[in-house]
Amino acid sequence: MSWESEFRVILAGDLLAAARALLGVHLVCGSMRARIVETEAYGDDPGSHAHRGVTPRTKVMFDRPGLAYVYFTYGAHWMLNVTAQPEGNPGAILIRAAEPIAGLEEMRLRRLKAKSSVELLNGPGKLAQAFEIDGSFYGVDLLNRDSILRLEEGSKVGKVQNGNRIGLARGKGDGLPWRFFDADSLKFVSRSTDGPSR
DNA sequence: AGTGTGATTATCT
DNA sequence: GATAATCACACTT
Repeated sequence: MSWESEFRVILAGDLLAAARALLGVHLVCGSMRARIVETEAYGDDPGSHAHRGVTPRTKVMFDRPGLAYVYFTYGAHWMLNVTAQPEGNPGAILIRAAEPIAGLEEMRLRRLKAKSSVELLNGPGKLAQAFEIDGSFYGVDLLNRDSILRLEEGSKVGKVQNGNRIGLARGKGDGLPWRFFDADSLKFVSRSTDGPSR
């Protein structure tokens, strides 16, 4: 059984376990490769786009696990999520930050504001910009080796920390500790009000 | 090192 | 018409 098939089973299982399992996994596109170090889980809770049911934007959240859920927000930023939960149940894991491994030159082409390699991918909007991810990636199967953007087996994560999800309005899903990050890669994790002090 | 704010548009009410 | 799973920059301490 391939790693891809096994990972899709993990994504179909417990939502928070899926968010933890994505830590350490590699995100690959062309010559670019990065190791995921921060994720957030969204299911059917008040902070999730799926909370109000199926819409044209959220329909992929109800599709099978392992697909790309990409959306645009704040009039400026694209966000990359990996769908989770079995088909029919809503779920997505937001990829918030990653450690660049290869193709840093290509990432820098679009991340001109990054003053160091740390700033290439340490935030969901930055990561999408570096990988040139936009709406055209909506629904791409990230567990298909022929896809332009895909997930590949990565390295184990030693210690996983968690905290509250970031950027949600009060009473709209804040307070749920559904954010996970690699405690040994804090320097590549996005800045936050809730996260590690630096 | 911390706080505050403008940018800018797809999506839904 | 309001809101947003953010970022970058200005300004204060």
